[in-house]
Amino acid sequence: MNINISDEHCPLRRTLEIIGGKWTMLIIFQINERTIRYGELKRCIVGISEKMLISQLKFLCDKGFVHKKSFAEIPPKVEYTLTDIGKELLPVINQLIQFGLNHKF
Amino acid sequence: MNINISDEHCPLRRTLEIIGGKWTMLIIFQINERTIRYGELKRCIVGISEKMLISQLKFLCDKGFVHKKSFAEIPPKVEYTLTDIGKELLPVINQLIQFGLNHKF
DNA sequence: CAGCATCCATATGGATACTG
DNA sequence: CAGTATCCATATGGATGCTG
Repeated sequence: MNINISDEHCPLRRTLEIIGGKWTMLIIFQINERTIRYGELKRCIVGISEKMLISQLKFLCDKGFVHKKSFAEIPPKVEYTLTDIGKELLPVINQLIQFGLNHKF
Repeated sequence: MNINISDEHCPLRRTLEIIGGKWTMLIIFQINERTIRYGELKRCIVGISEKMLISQLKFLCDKGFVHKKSFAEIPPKVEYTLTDIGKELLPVINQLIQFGLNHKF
């Protein structure tokens, strides 16, 4: 593979910008194939602050990896799902997990 | 795959700590299968500062992904190579590149 | 040549209180 | 319930100068 690392917009750097974040991959992996509400998501990802969860979700929505559906109800209800592109990240994440399982670093 | 995201030391979080950095994967990919000197490495990875390159190399050596060989010469000469574990990251990186190539996000 | 030390700007991210 | 807003601590990272 002949990739020019110098280029700030090379595919590797662009992908790393997505997966590099501390939380994005955890969020994607947690949503996975299901539909999940904001509150449950927050409970699942122990350690994340509200600010981070919201901002990362917004980031992922903007990038087209996550789809957000709001219901006009009181109390509010918001559901998150992965888009088709988002789902394509799942095998990548699984490879990362596999690597982590194989090595004690 | 049944991974507990809550655990700070789950395989996914651990792997993300490695690849999450802005530079680590670029360095690994740049070293690749060859032996490369510090200076050339620095020239290859446009945009990285000396401080970052040194600290990230140290990090990767500590983690066992990179091997460093210093020569007792004047002027100094230091060669970096990937360890076997480090080389196992190459397919992961290639998948990241592939993902970047496939999607315009 | 390789790499350390220092200073400093900015980014990241946590805690808390508040709102529709 | 699902966010926003604000304040603040720390981490990240760049520039520069120096050294064996």
